[in-house]
Amino acid sequence: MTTIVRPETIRRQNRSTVLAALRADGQMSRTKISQITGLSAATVTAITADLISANVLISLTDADHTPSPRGRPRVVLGFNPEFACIGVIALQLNKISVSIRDYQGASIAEDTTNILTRELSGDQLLSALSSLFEKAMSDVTCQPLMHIAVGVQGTTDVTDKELLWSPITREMNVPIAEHFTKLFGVTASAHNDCNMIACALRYNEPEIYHSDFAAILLSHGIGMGLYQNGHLVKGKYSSASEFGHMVHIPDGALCRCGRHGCIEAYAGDYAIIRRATCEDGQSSPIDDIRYELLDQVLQNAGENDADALAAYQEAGEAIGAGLASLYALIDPFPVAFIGSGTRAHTLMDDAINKAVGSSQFNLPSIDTSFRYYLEETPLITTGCAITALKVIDENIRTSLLLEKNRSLQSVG
Amino acid sequence: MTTIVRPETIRRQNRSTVLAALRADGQMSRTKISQITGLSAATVTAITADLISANVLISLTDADHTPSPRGRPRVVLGFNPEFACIGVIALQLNKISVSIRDYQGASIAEDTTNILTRELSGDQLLSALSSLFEKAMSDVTCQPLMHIAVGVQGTTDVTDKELLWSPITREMNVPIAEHFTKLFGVTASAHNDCNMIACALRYNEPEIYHSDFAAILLSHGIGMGLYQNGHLVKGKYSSASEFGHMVHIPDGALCRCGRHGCIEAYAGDYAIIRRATCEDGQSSPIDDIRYELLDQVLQNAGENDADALAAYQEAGEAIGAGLASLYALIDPFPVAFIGSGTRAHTLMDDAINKAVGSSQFNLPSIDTSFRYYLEETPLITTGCAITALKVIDENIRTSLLLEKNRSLQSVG
DNA sequence: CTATTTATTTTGAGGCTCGAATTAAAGACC
DNA sequence: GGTCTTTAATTCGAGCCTCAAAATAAATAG
Repeated sequence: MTTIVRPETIRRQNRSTVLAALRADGQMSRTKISQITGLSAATVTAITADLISANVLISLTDADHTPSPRGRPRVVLGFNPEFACIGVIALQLNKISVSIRDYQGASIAEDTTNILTRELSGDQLLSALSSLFEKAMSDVTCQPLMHIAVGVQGTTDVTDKELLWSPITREMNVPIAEHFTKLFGVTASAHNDCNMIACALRYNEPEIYHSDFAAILLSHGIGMGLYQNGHLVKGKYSSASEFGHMVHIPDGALCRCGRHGCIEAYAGDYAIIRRATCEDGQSSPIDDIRYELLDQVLQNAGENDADALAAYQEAGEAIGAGLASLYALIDPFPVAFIGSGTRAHTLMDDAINKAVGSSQFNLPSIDTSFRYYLEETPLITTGCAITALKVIDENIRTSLLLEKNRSLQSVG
Repeated sequence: MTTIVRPETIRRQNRSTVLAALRADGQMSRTKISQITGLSAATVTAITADLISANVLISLTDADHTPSPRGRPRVVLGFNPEFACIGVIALQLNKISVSIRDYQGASIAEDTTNILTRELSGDQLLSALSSLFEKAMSDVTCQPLMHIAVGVQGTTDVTDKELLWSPITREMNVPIAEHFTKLFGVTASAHNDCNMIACALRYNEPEIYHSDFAAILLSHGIGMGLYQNGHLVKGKYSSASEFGHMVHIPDGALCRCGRHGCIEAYAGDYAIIRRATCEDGQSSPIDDIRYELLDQVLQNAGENDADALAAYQEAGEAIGAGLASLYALIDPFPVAFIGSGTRAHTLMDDAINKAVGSSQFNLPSIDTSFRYYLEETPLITTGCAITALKVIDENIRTSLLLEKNRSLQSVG
């Protein structure tokens, strides 16, 4: 059954529309908000007045002056940077990055540390996260902290609270959100890193990545963030969209997850090293990142070493076959490849393209382009920031009504 | 940007909620509608009054009398069977089934014919469809025809208008909806048969098949209808969710689609026959259904014939690997297998279960049960009927406002 | 025949958006 | 400098919609 609609639901929904429009562009005049959302000028005035009196939005005086040579100058509205700040944490294998941002999304404080994450217990890992975070927060005084978003390699639960499984730790079911909520008294959330990358790409380049696309992370493991129909694909129970664990070769090479024949068991860094060094596909995957080995494989491939080339070819075939299956399921879409694995993309492109093959139909103008992004960490951080800001925007949507009533009471 | 909401949008939305609630149960008192939807009694009165004056709903006097021993008896409302009728067509290989239903969904007229569909041109196929349909319609006089829904093996476009590709005809891009709209002056739609099966299962057994499940058709080809998050999964361009054409064995057996290694090339009827008769996996798939051959294979398997058993085992492995990949993408879900292929399910179950393997996580209470349904045609027909009725319900949602204004004008 | 019970309908208050009219705040022009 | 023009934003009244509370309807119980 669909949710029913009440008169006050209208305002909530339209407030949300206004905030989303602003979040996409950063700042806008009331008139432009009206044009973009389709709401009447009168309604935009009412909604923005609410938001301004709640300190969410402010008039930006330092706006551009060129556009309209005559008439009353437009007043550009934007998010009040002092309304809130958010915490953003990227948790990767042996590396933790923290960033504090204001409500406009600008960075206030940052810090990064290297630590052997797989050596830590779940509690130790959480402590490491929160102490680095606390250190960064010590620089911040003026804005109240409102949300903490953690992007992490691995699978989180569908409610974005818990790390169910991750290659960066031996521990399962690490209660990330609960830990931060207890410690700092604000809501927190844990997200799959690739989902955050996809979110960031959509924010940075909406003209390319909008309703249907995938972000595939090529690093020690293989991850994917998938947008379908304008929405991030999550599972019923977990963050899911585990592209790397789709079956490539039944009973094939041993995967880090313990099963056999996963795409990752051919395309992950460890798999490429394993294949290039002629190890048996059934030998145990190495847990730690061995950049020097991978660099060696890449260099060998450049010198036409047969095993190194075969390793990349087989990796490409695995990725290509996985994409072909996905294309069968939900039609072709553009793909962004992210991470250190993209350094070798020219060695895999042919195999990927061959495996993807041609679609059954001659549909017009399907974008199946591939693009490459070397650095994943800034994308994870941006994605977490956008996600955290939207959590706050969402809270404003539902709660502002109460604030308004309260102020009315105090006035009346 | 999300769509904005206006006051009249509320009524539309809530009207839709009421119609959906009624469509699920068939009939209900106003009080029960209020309970189920959460709308107040006053609002339900207003909305149902609109719908009754528009002849969409009627009071059903013949309702059950037991429930409330005292008090004013409830008035049960239901769809007015004479408000409209719909056309439903199931188009399968060499078989066309037509059914006319009233607005309650009850069958008024039916007909079925066998015809060699692959021998027909696109135009001939359309003529065959519409002449059988016209014959069935000749029995109907009292209700106006409002929509025709066609369920068809193959891929349709995402707007449900056109048959892009189908195993039942050599023609591509057959404009089914356009043909019927021209001929009968009503809207029409074309849907993938497995999507209709999934829709029917969801209608018939909502307690099992609700937000996340799949219907997999095992017949000459392998198709799937997939619900995720309560919505039917479609592609960006096509009806998609082509489970049968996910890659099972890269460069493997030849598929009907011309590519190699698809799941269907191992699990479709033709593939099972091919394997059981020891033909090369690269030999051309047979186009027509050969029941006698398939019966023979099934019988041989029962007598422990090694090739027949291997054929079913490999089919099970293909289906299982596909499911494992899907489970990696969107978490495990219950599956309904439909069609003649289910006769052999005991021969495939072990292989399917082994290939699916165990999930990475110990998530509580995930329903991954398999259920079997031999007959697909009644499910396709039911699904089309529900779909067509919902098209009408949707039209009512958006258009009733106009009617009301008109009557107000004539009154005032 | 009256009291009780349950189902609907009616009524009035309050929220929301919108179009039209109004006010605000510039530059253009003489 | 004082109007005219232009564009932005606000105010106001009309029209929808939902809801809670009160009123009405239609049975059974006693």
